[in-house]
Amino acid sequence: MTLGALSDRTRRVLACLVKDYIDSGEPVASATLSRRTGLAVSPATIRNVLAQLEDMGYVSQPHTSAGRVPTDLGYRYYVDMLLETRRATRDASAMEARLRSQAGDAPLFDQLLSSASHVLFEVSHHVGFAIAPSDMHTIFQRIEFVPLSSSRVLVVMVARGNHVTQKVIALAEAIAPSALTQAANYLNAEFAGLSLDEVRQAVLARLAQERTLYDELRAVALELARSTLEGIESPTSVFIDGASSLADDAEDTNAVSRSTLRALLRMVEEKQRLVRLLDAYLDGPGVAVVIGAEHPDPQLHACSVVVATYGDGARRGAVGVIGPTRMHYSRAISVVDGAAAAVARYLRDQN
Amino acid sequence: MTLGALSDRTRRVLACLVKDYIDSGEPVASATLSRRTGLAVSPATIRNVLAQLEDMGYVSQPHTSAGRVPTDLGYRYYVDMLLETRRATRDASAMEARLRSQAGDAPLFDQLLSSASHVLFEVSHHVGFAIAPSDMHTIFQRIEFVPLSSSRVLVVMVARGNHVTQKVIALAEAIAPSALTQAANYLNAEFAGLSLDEVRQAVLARLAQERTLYDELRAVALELARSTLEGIESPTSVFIDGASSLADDAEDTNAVSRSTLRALLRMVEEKQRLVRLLDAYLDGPGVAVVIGAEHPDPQLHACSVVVATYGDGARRGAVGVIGPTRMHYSRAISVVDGAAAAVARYLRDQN
DNA sequence: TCTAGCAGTCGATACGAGAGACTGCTAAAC
DNA sequence: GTTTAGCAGTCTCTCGTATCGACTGCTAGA
Repeated sequence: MTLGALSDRTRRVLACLVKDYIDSGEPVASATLSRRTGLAVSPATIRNVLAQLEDMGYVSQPHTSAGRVPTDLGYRYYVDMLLETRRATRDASAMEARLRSQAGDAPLFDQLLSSASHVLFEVSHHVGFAIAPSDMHTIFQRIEFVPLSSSRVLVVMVARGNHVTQKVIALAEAIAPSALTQAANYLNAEFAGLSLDEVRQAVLARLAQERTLYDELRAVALELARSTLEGIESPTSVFIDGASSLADDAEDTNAVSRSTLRALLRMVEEKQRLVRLLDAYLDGPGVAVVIGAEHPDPQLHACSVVVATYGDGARRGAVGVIGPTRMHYSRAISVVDGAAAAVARYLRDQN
Repeated sequence: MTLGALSDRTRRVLACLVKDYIDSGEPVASATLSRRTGLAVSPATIRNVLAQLEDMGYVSQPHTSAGRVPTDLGYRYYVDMLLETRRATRDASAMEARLRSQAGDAPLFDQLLSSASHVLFEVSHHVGFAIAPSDMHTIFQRIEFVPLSSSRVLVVMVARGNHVTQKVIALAEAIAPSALTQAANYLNAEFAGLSLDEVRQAVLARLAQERTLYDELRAVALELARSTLEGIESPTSVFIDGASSLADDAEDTNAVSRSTLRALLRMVEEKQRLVRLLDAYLDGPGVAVVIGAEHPDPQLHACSVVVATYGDGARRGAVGVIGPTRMHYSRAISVVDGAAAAVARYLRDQN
């Protein structure tokens, strides 16, 4: 859809209508628009324009004698206009400052994301979220084995971005603490800098290749590494904050219905579901907005998602907000964009 | 209040009324009770009993021509009856089995608590929570330093119960990786088994005492330990699951109001607030139930908390559920009790 | 002490009238 | 051709009234 399909006046009316509706939540009357657009035309003229917009599916009437309300398509046109004008004016510095004051000076990456979700919530008054790049793409940095008993070991694995994964593994036979330390040293020296997938493959290859390992130390170390990597099911870190705002949105019955509320709360609980949902949306860089019925899931037809990716290619994560379709899009887009830029900068500074 | 203040018949009527109301959510009529109590008395007689119960404040009428609804005091009496009879019949094995299948064979303590909150939610259909003993009382087990750059170090500290705390600290001057390893070894050998508070005090004492440390290694190690313990603000692990059930409860408008819903969602976000709330309730062992207006916070007057502690004295945590005052108390008490027993057993097995 | 019967109370539902808010349409003006 | 004023039409919202149904409280009798 090209943005030029509408006359300048028509676009102005639509934009004003959407803005007004977002502010008030009430259907907007032609008289109101006549006053607020700045166009020196009478309500009757506005009514003609609105009739056109309704024919094209951008607005609708709740009932015959009511004002107009934007449809999802109307929001879409409005948001596309916003995204077009926004490109020139992006400014991430305010968001970055806010994030810094929230997260502190030297945050772990996960702490940064947690702060990001919180700040997004605070500024947008909608549910904020931040998702780390999936672990499988992160880089193995270091492993430590902490003996718990003769048969159990706590594994602490640190990946780039200081992402720490913990796990307890059971041992077939007792291993001396010193042997554990040596095993860790061996693995750290050997595999640091590789992706977890690469480490997994390398470990399996060596175990298969050298069937009878002459070096006891290496055998133990590789076996421990195998056990560690075995059960890891890519638990992507997801941070969500501001679920209570959904109750605010629901205040107004026509904003978020009960069933939508429940669906969203479920998603906040099962965070991985959010990850799967977003995977479908994240094709390109920059801010993406998914509005109402554009969601594949019918339960989400009452809400919109504003999301932006950070990071490059394989190591890509996302931040964003979720709110009712009647959302303050320009503010949401601005803060999400800023947050993504801030997180991206953090990652660049790390490397 | 003694349980004997009411006649046997009166108690039976009250109990039946509460049960029926919990099931149906509708005010209970005298005719219904006449049928269901099993007492061979007419509705008119029941009405006389109900009039007494109303005088005593155990039940109330929404309006003149409606059935009776239990008051908070009525729930209280009912719950006290339940707790009395329950003592004999507790059986934690079902809960324990369920928890085991959810958490897996060798869970970290935090994973166990997370599973506990989830299982509590699944079984009770209310918000489930599990709170670890406050970190300050846990036992220092092991520390590791992972160099990130010349000026920053990732600290991984493991406490008893395999609770892992991570933190990044900035270095005044560069420290060689080998020195970091030696520092960790020294600290592990010296302080393992002490409480974090004790470690903190010991570290400070030694730093103060030996102003000019002749041993460079020890100086570095103690300084690192000080930095590590400095910023730790007792971030008690709290796990909450099932916030979406609040939307179910709210389905029924008289169960949980919007403002209560919001208050509870806020509490789910700011988990520490829940900890503070519960601190006031946890005086003794066993299951405690706090009903409606018994809460100090007026925003919680529409809901009840069922909570049980686990662990001994200083190392005490809690598990429980939060739901509307119209909650299935007998089931809730049973599962909370079972979960607490299961967690307590896990801790015993660890030591 | 319990029970049957009956009058009384209140919520829920349905219906209708009136006010208010906008629109669509038509005919005139620019 | 485009814009505008005027007006009739439509629909929601609110309020008052009437009716129905569900229970209760009370009283008199078993």
